[in-house]
Amino acid sequence: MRADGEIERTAVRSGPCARWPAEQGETIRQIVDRAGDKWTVLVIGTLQHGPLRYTDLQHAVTGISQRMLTHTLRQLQRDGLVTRTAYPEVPPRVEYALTDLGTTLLDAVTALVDWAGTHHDEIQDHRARYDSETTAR
Amino acid sequence: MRADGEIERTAVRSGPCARWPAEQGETIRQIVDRAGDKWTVLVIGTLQHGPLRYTDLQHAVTGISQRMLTHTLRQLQRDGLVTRTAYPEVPPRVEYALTDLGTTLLDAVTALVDWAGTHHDEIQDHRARYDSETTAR
DNA sequence: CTGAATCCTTTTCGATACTG
DNA sequence: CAGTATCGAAAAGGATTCAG
Repeated sequence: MRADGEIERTAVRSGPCARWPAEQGETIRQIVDRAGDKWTVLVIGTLQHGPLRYTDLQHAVTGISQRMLTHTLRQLQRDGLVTRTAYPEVPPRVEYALTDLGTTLLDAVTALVDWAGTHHDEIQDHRARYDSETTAR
Repeated sequence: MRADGEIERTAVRSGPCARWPAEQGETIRQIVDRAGDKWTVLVIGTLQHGPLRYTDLQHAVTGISQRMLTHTLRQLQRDGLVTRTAYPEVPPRVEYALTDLGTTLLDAVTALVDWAGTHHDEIQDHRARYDSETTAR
């Protein structure tokens, strides 16, 4: 391989992985990151059953803070994954719903969750063995 | 943090998404988080072409630090997604390779990356519109 | 070469308080 | 009801140094 005493320090910021996502690299990474985000997954997972209003979402997604719910919804809205509909009523009412695009993302994410569920035991087993090998002895 | 000693545990049973993470919840979330992790995705993506040694990985995954490469590899190894093979040679040589389990995860993640690639333009469009609507002020 | 350990900066996120 | 604004704790992550 490299026997020529020359070290390529280039390391240009051509993107973390030149041979994989390649093309639109940066944006792809952002999207994948978002798809793997805890709150994103839980929010769109909750919305799959139909539109919900802000407070209902907050109650359904146990443990989420107002700050994170708002932030997550803004991101999803910006990417066109959910819609925000405000009704000009006396007690304010705002409903969030998955878009078609959001639904397709949900499918992909669900596949990942299913994978996790399928191999849950196997992974737990590996972890237990790894931990016992490194901790004990 | 809370002095009242009551910390919300993932008691999802009462929410509308009872059919989702629910059961093994905690572990599932960890696994999905890992699958969405930037470095995890890049590392297993790089390993799909075959085993690589530490330094080669570091060069292939442009921008990763030693600290993160080591950390990521340990996690993957612990979960049984990659194997670590050390050869007792004078210049130490260590090779990392995807396991069968790791390959199946790669498939799921690749699906996600493909989704991102497919809808890249659409998302960019949504973002641009959203940003212009909020910037206009 | 393959890491482990340390330091230190950046980012993330929960808690809290306030508004239309 | 549906948020926004701010603060501090905590985690993530990069750079650097040392070791087997």
